[in-house]
Amino acid sequence: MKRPTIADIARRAGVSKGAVSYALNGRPGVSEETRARIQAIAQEIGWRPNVAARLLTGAGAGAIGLVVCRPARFLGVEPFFMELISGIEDELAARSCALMLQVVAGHEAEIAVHRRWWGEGRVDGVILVDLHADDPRVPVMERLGMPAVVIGHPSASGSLPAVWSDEAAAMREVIEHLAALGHRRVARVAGPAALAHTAIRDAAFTESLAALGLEEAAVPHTDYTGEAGARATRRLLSSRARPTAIVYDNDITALAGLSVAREMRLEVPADLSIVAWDDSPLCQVVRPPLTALTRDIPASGARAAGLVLRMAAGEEISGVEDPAARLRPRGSTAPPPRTAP
Amino acid sequence: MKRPTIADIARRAGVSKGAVSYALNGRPGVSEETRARIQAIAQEIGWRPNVAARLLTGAGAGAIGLVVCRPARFLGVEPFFMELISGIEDELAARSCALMLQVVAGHEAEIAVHRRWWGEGRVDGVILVDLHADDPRVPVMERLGMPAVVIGHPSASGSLPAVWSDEAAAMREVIEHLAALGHRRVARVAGPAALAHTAIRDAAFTESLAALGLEEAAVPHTDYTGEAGARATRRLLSSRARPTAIVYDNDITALAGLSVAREMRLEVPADLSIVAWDDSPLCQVVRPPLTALTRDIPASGARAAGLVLRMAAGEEISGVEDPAARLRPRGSTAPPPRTAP
DNA sequence: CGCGTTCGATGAACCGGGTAAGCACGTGAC
DNA sequence: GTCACGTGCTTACCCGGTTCATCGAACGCG
Repeated sequence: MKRPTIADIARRAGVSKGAVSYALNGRPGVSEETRARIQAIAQEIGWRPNVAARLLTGAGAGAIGLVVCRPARFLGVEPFFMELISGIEDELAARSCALMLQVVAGHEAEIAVHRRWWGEGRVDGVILVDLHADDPRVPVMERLGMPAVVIGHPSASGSLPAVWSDEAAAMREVIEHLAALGHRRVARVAGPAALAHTAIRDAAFTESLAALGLEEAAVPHTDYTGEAGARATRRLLSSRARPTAIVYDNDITALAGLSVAREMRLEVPADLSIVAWDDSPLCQVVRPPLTALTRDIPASGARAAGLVLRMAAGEEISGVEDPAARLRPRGSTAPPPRTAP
Repeated sequence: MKRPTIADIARRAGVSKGAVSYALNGRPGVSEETRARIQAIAQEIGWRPNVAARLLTGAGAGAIGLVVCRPARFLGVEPFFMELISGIEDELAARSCALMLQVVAGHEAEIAVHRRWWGEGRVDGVILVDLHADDPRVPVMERLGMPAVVIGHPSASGSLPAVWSDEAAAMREVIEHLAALGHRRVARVAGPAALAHTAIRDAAFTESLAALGLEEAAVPHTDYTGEAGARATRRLLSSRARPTAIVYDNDITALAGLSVAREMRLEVPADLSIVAWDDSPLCQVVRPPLTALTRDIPASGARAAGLVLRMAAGEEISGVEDPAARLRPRGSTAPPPRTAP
């Protein structure tokens, strides 16, 4: 049950190991006839190059890494990651590259994983997600000289190339949509304040409100969970100056918000409009279907994976801007009630 | 920026490579003093054993594989996989083992991936999920002599060890719950018919109905998507003999069913009771919260990962039965309407 | 015919660790 | 004084694939 090696092939073909290597790698140095014979034997005995041996001689690891740093129980409901992963896979599969995945609890643990992977030669590079302001991972990557691509805004990625989309523009589109419907009091239920893109959206939200002359509004931050989203929504809807529209940072908090509205006997969209940031099948399955910001997450993942590989190959890489998320209006947004509360 | 090797350590410590190897692996052959000195140097220059070199000498790959074979766009909304993965990680992280993940489109592609991984020595073993009846992957694993653990019922796993739970018992619990509430016409919206566990649930469903003297009911199969779940629900609720309760095979179809009921002006749970198979934050975030079958998916993943590692170490392994899923009654189940439709 | 060139193939070194065998030295017993 | 035995370390080779220097044979050409 031992795996066949090139030595086995060489013996059967009556040539040297070197000749087999040349033949199987399509390099000159053997006659076409010998090459064909060797390839036939390799095929027959089911030979595969041993990655370890290949890696030892200086080739890449043939794998890139992704460390996900959110608590496990929040991960499941976030379609984002699975979509991202499937996009990365698409790109990697084409080059028969592998993805190493690890779920950790915090930044220190994540950095330890990167150090280990890089030190052990397990990965050729990594993709970083969920960047914080002054993210400690960035300088570590820079110091290690480890190929790394950030999915997130370049303002937080230091010298690392970033794959990003214009979140401020997307936010503007949302607020303009709501303003056009007649809303004047718009609130926002945000993600964790520590995330760089939360801060960007926060700023864009405030600016957009000001630009359109809407009222300033509270922006409670959550940990992206349904419970937190429900709590934030309940508080917003109980306040004296109740908003007529709420923009959520992800689909699960938006869903929770929808439920809370129903609990409080508010009709969506008649009494309250709801917008979810990431679109997903969830948004379409509930009633009313949620107006959401759609973006092609798998495409971003694929792009990032491609960049990492090119970076690992020694190319000089600069970031890529993806198209901004686009608003997909559905049943959860409508003009505010006549008698504003 | 080159990674340090034991040769570097040996040079700095003024000893041979062999001594360094002994010292760092805690094997006898060096004095405690030398060992301490060598370990200090290794620590200082940030040495890590190169996996490739280690692998070459016959050690394991230090990684196990998981191939997921569902279309990417359905994956995101299935909390199941992320929970499973995080459970696997828990077990692997303790042994600083890695997880290789690949998403593929079909069984042939999956088998090709396993062949490649095994042939290249990339993984020590794999975990198989979503078994079909007469699954083609099982004989391949057996033939390759590749350590593999199945998450699913042993009836489909051939000679491979399985991590499974008693789905029939869980189904009985659901039906008994509904029967106790007074339901007589219970339907079921199932997953793909090809999956082994769908067949098991189908059979258990029919048997449980018969055992409790309930009416026979239709069991439409879906691909686990919200759209399919909505379609199936719409048909069930439009039929002459409308069911007063529906059991769904996953949370996303259950959610879709809830929305359809609302569309058709049926109150949940007053007019229709709903049970979801897998519990997830989704079930708790909607109104009414969904009665669901809870099981500890991360624990199953961890158990499977542990078995694979022990199998890879040469141990003789037999399967493990997890506790059956338990019913968690919430607001979506209640007695049927007095005037049964 | 002799010489240089090209082709096809070989042998050996190399990558970074692991490990069996061997060797020098010190200790203790007789 | 010698022999046996540990201890502590070195030497050398292994793993499987890549690569470079080399080499013999065939070939072309003057």
